[in-house]
Formats: sequence, structure tokens, C-alpha cells
Amino acid sequence: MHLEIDPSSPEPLFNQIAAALRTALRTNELSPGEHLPPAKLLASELKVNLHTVLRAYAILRDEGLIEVRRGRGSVVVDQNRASFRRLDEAIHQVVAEARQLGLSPDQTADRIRHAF
Amino acid sequence: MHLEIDPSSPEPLFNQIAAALRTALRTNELSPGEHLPPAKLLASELKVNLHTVLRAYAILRDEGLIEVRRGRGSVVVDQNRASFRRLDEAIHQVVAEARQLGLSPDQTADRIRHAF
DNA sequence: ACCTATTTGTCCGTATGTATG
DNA sequence: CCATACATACGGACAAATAGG
Repeated sequence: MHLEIDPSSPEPLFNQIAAALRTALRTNELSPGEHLPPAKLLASELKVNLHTVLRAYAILRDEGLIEVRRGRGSVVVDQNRASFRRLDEAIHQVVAEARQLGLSPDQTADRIRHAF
Repeated sequence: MHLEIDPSSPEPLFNQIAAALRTALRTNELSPGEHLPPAKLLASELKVNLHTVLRAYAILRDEGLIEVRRGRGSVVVDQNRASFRRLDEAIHQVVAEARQLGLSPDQTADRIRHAF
């Protein structure tokens, strides 16, 4: 894979790895459908612990950028699909919190427009 | 603290601990401003590893339910403030993704109303 | 200003479990 | 049944931020 990380940086290694992969995804160096290297392999290449890479993968998974499954490995998600997925997730969160706070749909929609 | 966890459950321990604490927060058994027990102490009480408790704390922090700081420990956040904080965060995410997808404010607001 | 103790954060290593192929 | 790959949990080491003396 060849990613640039700096062990002496104050930025945590798992964040550096996640950021480097995010860039690789954005530039299509890693394309949708393509497999990321197994965490164990990437860890040995970067000379970091397996958990450090797994944590970076988990971050990208939570961001909807990749799919991570036991036994199968990690696959790049179509970026447009990922974006819609994040939008739906965020909308779900907004609705849940708005309900919790007793806001009406119109009040919530207004907040969205105002935030634009 | 006295939380109920089941080591034989398929549910991960850190999720069980987070869920138990969430309940304690909801029922005001843990009140805003109050300190949670140091992770090390709670870990010994529950007979689990320190990291397992820290992971549960980190989840609650990401949910905006508590504030976790090195050296200071973890403090319960006012639930209403936490709810507004999460709403603002979710709205921010929605706007960011909607912009990414080229949606207009009105289109996005409509999606919110539809999701209600 | 210094030192110490406390508490969380990161990273490593190891072991074991679970899902997939 | 077996190999692969991620998931959880444990334990240990050290760092960084905070609080108190």
C-alpha cells in the first residue's frame, strides 16, 4: 500500500492511518469495490500493531467509506452511496434528537435551512 | 457503582457497561455534574479490564452524555444540553453531506420533514 | 516552580472468539 | 474441517493532562 505515517507525530497513529486511507479513497487510488489490504498485512508494512490498523479501519467504516466484515476483509464503498448513507444516518439522528426535544418537523426543517 | 453485566452474553462487555451507564444517566442515578468512578476503580468492581471500561466511557463521550478528560475523570453532562449538542452536531453533518451531494436547503429540509 | 499522584489516551503483545470462504 | 480476517478482552508500558501539596 505505501502510506506515509510519522511515529513521532503527536497525532495518533490510527488517525494518521485513517487520514492517509481517506486521501487514497478520495483520489481513487483505492477504487470502489477494491479490497483494502488485510489489517495484519498493512500493520506489518507500516510496522505498527494490528490493533492500530483495525482501529483506523473501524473509523472509516463508521464514516461509511468502507465495509469491514469478519473473514471477508474490507472493501471500498462507492463514494456516492457512502455520501447518501451518511446523509440518511445524519437525518435519522436529527429526527431522533428533535423528537427528544419536542421540536416539530417544521421547526427542525427551519434549523436545517438556517444552518446552510 | 453496582452495574449488572453478564460475561457470558454475546453482547460485548463495553456495550453492556455503556448501556448500564446510559440507564443510570437516564434515571438520574447519575446526576449532571456528578463524577463517574475512575475507570480503574469501576473495572476492578466489575472484574473487567481497565480498557473495557475506558471504551465504554469513550462511547458515552461520543454520544455527548459525559465529558471525559485526562487527569480529571468523567463528569455527567446536563441531559438537555447534551441533547441540543447532539442535535447541532447531527444538523452539521446533514448540511455537510447535503452540500456534498448538491442538495438545496429546501430539498434537505423536505427530507427532514419526510423522515419525521 | 516542583514534585507526586491520579486519570485517561495510545500502543503494543497475546489469546481467544466469530464470521466468511 | 481448515485457513483467513476482523472483534473482543486481557495485560502491560508509557505518555499526557490535571489536581493538589
